[in-house]
Amino acid sequence: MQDLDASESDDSDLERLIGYNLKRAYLVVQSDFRNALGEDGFSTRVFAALSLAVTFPQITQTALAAKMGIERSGLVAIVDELERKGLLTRTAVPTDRRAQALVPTPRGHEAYTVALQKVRAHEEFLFSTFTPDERATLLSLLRKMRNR
Amino acid sequence: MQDLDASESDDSDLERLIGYNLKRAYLVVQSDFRNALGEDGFSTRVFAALSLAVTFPQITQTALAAKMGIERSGLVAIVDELERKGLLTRTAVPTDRRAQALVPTPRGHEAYTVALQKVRAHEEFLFSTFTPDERATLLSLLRKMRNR
DNA sequence: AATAACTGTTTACTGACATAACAAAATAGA
DNA sequence: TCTATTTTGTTATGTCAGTAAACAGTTATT
Repeated sequence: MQDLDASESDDSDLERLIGYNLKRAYLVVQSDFRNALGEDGFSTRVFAALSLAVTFPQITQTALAAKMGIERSGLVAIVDELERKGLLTRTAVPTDRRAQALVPTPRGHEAYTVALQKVRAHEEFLFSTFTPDERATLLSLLRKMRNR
Repeated sequence: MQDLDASESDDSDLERLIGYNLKRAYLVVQSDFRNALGEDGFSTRVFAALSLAVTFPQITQTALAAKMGIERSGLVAIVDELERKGLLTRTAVPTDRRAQALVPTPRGHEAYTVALQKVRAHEEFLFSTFTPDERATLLSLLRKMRNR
């Protein structure tokens, strides 16, 4: 029961477009990510936010949104979820009463460590047929794309 | 006014994950695609459907959905749009009265040709800093990912 | 002092899907 | 053949990830 796709090696215009293949590849990763993190796990964007909050403690919401490449308004629900789960807190910034600094709680650090292991295992699984060289090449080409 | 991203070369956990970079790269492509096809242009999925309908004339909706990797129900709106624009027709299949064969109209062929040129120009622009080798490598690595 | 800009937030919207249920039609099994 | 199962296209409903516009409170500019 292979060949779910029926598109294995069809050589259409579409299959020759990088953009289309990128989208399809992204959907594979996205789906496996959810699968790997399980029922009560993080979505990719919540994981990303937690990761950056841990890496850049006291980061402000505006700065975090910029790093993630989303609008500030979109970040609100993400931070709400992390705060509701007790993984970080919005804390006042002494020098700017408008801003909220995001500070991971101890539980947030723990949860992040666990999640990161799962994510790494998921990528390890997903790229198990890739050589280290292939992985590095893919990573650098994707990075290159991101700089417009 | 560069450095919109503020994440140029920050070496966080996140930036080392292929999945995250894939997502960000995908968003860049998606955004430029819309931009390139203009106001009244196709979305990526409608373009994909038209492309496959042109490449595989008389393809059935179920087969097309399978090729695109989406559910049949999701294809309905896409085909509706293409039919409304007069670019293809749902035509009866003599051998199976349940099925609808998708047949591009002459206008559909023209519109596809035009759109394909735009899409190719968009990819050419997007990957203008990539060598032919890099493009081929990226394409084949993405293809490899798609096979689980 | 007045104006402009910025922060986090809410609300409303969009796009791109999935799931479940359905009628009509086709196929398989007894 | 008759029945049961499967398949096709469709609708209705929901979800998820995001944007855009407007807002109050705060800070910066001039």
